[in-house]
Amino acid sequence: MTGNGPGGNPGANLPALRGHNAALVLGLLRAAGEQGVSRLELAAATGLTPQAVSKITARLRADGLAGEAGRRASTGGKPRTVLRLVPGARHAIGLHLDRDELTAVLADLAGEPVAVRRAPLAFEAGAERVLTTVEREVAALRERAGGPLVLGAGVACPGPLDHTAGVLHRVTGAPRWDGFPLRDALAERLGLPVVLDKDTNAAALGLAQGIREGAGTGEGAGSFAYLHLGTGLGAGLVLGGGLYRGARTGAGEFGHQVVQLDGPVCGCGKRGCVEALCLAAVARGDLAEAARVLGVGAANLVELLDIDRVLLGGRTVLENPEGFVGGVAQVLADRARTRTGAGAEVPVSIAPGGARTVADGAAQLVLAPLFGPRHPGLAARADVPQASMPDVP
Amino acid sequence: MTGNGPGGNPGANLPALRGHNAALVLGLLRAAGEQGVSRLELAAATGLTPQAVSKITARLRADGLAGEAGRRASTGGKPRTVLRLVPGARHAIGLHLDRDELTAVLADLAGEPVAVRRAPLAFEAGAERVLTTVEREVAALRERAGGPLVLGAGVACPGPLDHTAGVLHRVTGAPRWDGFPLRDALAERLGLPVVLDKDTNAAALGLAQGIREGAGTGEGAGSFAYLHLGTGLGAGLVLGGGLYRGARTGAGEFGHQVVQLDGPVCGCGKRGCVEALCLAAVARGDLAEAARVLGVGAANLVELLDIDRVLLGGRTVLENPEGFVGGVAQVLADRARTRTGAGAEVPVSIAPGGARTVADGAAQLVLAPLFGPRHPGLAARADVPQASMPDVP
DNA sequence: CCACTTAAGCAACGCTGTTGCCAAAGTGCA
DNA sequence: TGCACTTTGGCAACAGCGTTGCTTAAGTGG
Repeated sequence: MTGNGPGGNPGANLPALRGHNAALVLGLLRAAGEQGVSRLELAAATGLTPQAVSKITARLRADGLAGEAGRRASTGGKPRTVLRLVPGARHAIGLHLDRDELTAVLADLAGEPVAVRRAPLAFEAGAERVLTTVEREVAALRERAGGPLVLGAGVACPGPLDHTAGVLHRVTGAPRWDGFPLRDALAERLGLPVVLDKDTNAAALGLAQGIREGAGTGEGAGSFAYLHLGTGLGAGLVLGGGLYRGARTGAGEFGHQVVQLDGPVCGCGKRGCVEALCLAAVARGDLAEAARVLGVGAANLVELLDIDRVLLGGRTVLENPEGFVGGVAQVLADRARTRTGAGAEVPVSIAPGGARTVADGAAQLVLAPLFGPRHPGLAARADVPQASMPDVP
Repeated sequence: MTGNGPGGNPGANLPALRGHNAALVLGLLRAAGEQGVSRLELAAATGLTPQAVSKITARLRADGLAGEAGRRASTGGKPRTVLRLVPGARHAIGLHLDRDELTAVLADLAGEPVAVRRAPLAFEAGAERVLTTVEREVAALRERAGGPLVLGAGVACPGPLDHTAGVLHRVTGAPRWDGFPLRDALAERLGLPVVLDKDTNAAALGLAQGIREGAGTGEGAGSFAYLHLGTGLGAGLVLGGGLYRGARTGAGEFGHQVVQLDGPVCGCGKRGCVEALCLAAVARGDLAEAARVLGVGAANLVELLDIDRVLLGGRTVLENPEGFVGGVAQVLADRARTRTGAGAEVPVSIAPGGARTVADGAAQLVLAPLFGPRHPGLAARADVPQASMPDVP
């Protein structure tokens, strides 16, 4: 807690203003990538004065976070100076604690992994051994990478867990972790700020950054769902450009959506869950049916949340990527034809990054707050219905 | 568009800062209701200095939006002065354009309707007659209520439509409205700013305010779903305290969630939609089954989005409220038992407000931006993981 | 070579919340 | 009744934000 009321929305002062704009500019610099942006383009994108952008970028350059990199072609006057993010200025650690393996990455500001380590892990063996392994791998990572300024470590685990409190709940197959304050324990061991989240959420966060890059700066990056089909079925939701966790980090529990009333019993006790139907189809080798079931679940989600695209991942999917992408896309296309809206196709694809998707995303748990606008409220919303409200006359 | 980049997130300057804090304080004043809040309590809730709160409230008082109202009991020193919102300082108009009826309310800042009018409406008859009727009713409302400062009009219609552009799409049964720029047309006729949204969204927004009141200031009001079962089935989603619309105002399309693979054909062309199953059960008099189907859909939603509560409304529900509330609650309770999380019960209740829910909510389309942190998309923060990032060291 | 155009920075400014201090308005004990 | 103490809330000075007005830098084109 920062000190203000119980979860209350904080008021903003000058430092908050400064931080907001700095993060905004930093985010645009990141989105620009290798290509860079000029000051005037930043001014146009933020709505700030060129002079304000000059001041902000001067501070970022002084901190080593940004640098000048060549100039554009002249359009009749002084050519624009191109600014670029300096990716190596800071780093973050991403940790993926899976059931049998630990993946640890050291990522730069651009999210690119500069060092990766893998180690076997007995997750169900309990805290002490896991913490020791993590500590050793992180130390190796920091040493091998020289000694770059590390901002913190993001940790991705199988759910359920509480992101806000940093506490694990009863992970399936690893009951003894229930209630363990993993975030604080790790923060003490590593001497770094730590952020804990579900593996699917971390993956979605990492993918959000990639997609934002791909699609340009456009429109706050929109919304997508990352569906992960491995030994279970889960989802990570990015809504309106931001990861949606829900109040108790419970959002994205996609596996036990019921898509068949009174269907076969699922391990969770209910009937007709997507996960049960999907995995059963996989088990009997009927991948087409598995993809169709997954597609129906995805279509429900797309329609309910007005989502822009669907990304698939997880071991089971990766064993037959074309089959799943095709099957899910088929269902979505069928439903898009009948939709009342513009009927825009919702693209389906395999989540890039392969086996490292989650670890890369875990690093983003630390990096993401540096970029996008902290203070969601400070920025006048993107809608502004009509000529904006007349300033409380 | 405000002038900055294409949908880009705007930078913040001093006026934005001022507006943010003013809205924040105004929101807390509204939440306090009749009871009022002291300056120091506002300072604690916002994290601002008492002196800053004094300045902000002084401005609000000068604008007539807030006023002093008595004092608290002393705790050994000077007693605190209680501040209250002045509800009558401004007003907003809420319009519910239903298929056969127009409901128009004039609401004060607290959202309380101070005047209500109803008129028959032939929605499918097309724009000209509808606009004329609306203009007449609004004029009557403004005249009868004296001449209070009216901020604008919120308009709630059956979907689908585009909230951002203010344009209707192909409303079922009223094809000739497709593409009509209702917001701008009404804005010109009425000489007021106009905001357009789906009826379910307006209802959810209005209910969000009521719930926020009920639950105290707690936690940004959390999340809930409003399920509307009338001639169709739709939903309004409030996530993280803010109404979630999706990029194309398509969020909340709940009726055509598939809950029975290869179930009976629905009017939309798909099979096994909740709406079809639910309405079919209603038609054959099996209300228990209708409630159960609705409950399964609600449970999917609760689990996927980590929602705090479910509110039911709409004509069909209101004909048998206890039956639906009980049936839905039953399904949710069954599933809560098997849930891995804390298993907190998700309460189910009838949405208060009865037939005026949507019109009241429509007024909130105008009022909501004045209060509390505007929610751009979702930007779900409220986390700030650990000691907050060390300020980009 | 010079007029013109465009980019970027310096200086002064208005306005924000903050800090330091003091007046106002109570309680409680002598 | 009087005085010490506590708490609230405003006044004044201040640091720092983006903005405005203007100047300097760095190109193009005739």
